[in-house]
Amino acid sequence: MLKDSIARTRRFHRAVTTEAGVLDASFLGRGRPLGPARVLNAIGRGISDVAEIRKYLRLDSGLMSRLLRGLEEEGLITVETSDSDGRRRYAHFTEAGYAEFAAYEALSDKQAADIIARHPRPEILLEAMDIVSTALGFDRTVFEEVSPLDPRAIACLEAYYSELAQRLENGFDVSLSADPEARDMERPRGSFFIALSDGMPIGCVGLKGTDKGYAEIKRLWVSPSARGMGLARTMMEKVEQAAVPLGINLLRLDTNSVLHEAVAMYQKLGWREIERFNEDPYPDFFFEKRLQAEQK
Amino acid sequence: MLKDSIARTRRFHRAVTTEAGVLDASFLGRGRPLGPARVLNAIGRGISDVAEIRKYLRLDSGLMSRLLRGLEEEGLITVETSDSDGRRRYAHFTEAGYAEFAAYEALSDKQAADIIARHPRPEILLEAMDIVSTALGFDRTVFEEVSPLDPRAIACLEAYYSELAQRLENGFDVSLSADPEARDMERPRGSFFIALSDGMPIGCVGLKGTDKGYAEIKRLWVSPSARGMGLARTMMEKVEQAAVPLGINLLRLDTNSVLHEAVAMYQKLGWREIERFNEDPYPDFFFEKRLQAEQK
DNA sequence: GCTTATCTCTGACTAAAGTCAGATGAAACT
DNA sequence: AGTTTCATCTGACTTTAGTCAGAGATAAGC
Repeated sequence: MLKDSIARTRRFHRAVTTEAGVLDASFLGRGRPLGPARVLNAIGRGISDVAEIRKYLRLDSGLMSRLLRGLEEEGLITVETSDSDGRRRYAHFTEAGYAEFAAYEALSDKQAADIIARHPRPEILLEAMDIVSTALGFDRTVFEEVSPLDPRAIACLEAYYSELAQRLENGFDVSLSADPEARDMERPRGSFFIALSDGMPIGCVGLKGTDKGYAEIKRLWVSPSARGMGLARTMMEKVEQAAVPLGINLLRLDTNSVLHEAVAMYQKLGWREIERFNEDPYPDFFFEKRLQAEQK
Repeated sequence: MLKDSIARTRRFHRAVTTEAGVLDASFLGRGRPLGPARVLNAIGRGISDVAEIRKYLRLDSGLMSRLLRGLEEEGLITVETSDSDGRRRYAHFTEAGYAEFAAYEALSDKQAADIIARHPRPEILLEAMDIVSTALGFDRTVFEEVSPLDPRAIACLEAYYSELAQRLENGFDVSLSADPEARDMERPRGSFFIALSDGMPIGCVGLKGTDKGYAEIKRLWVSPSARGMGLARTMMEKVEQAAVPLGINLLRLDTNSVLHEAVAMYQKLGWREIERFNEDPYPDFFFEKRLQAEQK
């Protein structure tokens, strides 16, 4: 079993590094050496602080300096000294720089599109790639507190709704459920978190403030590609921690018994089953948890 | 949708190329530059013809020559001229070379094991990596005619049996079914094919000769990670083509209606439903196909 | 105000990778 | 036999990547 998993992983590595030849093509496809192409890419990704670029690309300061000079001479970037700190410098695209970066982006996009186009059933492949990306970058998962109206939050919520619609016996229609007002899930009344893996939203959870002496956990969702990695647990901890400074010391949530994994997790995390506390048609399982000031 | 699939694919690329830094570590982990390490690896993978190595690694002849000299001086390889063609040369490991290659292998294995170990549910990740590897290397899928007793054939057959056991209502027990004798699926009576993707068996199919005026297609199986790519169809064509030179012009097969995809495919490929022609307890659906000498 | 730390830049390197034009010897073709 | 083609090898390059020491300017700490 272990032997087999090593062979499979190494086969995967061979597959993606063979394919990485194609990836290199997108970096080298414009007749520029790898070094300057990488710097251009870093700037295009929004990193303009030279020290940051250097750290991101792990480049020596001397090499970095020369690469910047080269790009400047090509007329692709301008480098200027920071106002607040005369030692630091910032790189920005010129018009030509933007165009050049866009050309690299187009190459990368084309290459990605080609891979997808070759596959007779792209959805299978995309799902698998998501699982791999999320797994490989899992320690780099970032949590961000955002408004529930943030487009990335909305993407999560839509996935959540459509999944509920599939799993609940009677389907799911948001308008019939008590859709929390956005402002109930924003400071100071509540809070809303998304989990991002390399920029892609892979999970969300909301803390909905009420005037009834408790707050509710709502909209806990983890992308299928990220399941089984304990993300839901982390998000629950995150949101419980966020509740304390808001002066909340009692949490409630409702769920449906169809969602076994969720029910099992709540119990494991110290939630206590209680009586129905709302008239929402979808949930049939209700939980409560008292928060100590000293949360871990 | 298309837009999204590009973003997801590019995220995947970033994830694996970040991870490829780790991969490089296995190539560079023994204090040898990338060039010679790659050559050593190519030889270890069984490529000894110098021209082949050169093609595989896309190296200039001059550079190649120097890399070989370097490895020779290190005492890791010997290079000798071919007996049959005095221009060609072949590289082989010395004792020390084998040991050095094994050390690289150990590094790669360790790295693969680390990736798996980090994941809380490796089977999910492995399955996803298989799908990606198979998809990326699909045009390099190789078909090989082997004995059904070949270990790779047996691996396929075992997967096939365990899947039948899961999908058939009454389970599946090979001993109750008419398990074809190996020699019925070997030349000259029949034939057996496996599909290999980068060395990993991802599908099989058998042609079982009988003395009843027809041959049977048996054991058609495609790995879950390779489904949806039309591999079953290719394998059917393969085995039908193989039947003609064996003097077979009538093919039969049995299957179970639970396996909808298979049934649909047989119909699409011109198979005609017929009456039950055996007493096997598992199948409930029977097909026949007449072969023309002029198969496409 | 002095010292120390930080950031960038320059010059002088080295190592590695890759290119190119023959030279050499062997096979294949006519 | 003579010509062409082929695979490898050698020498003489260039380009790219990376390293290191120190200079110059600025910021932060005491």
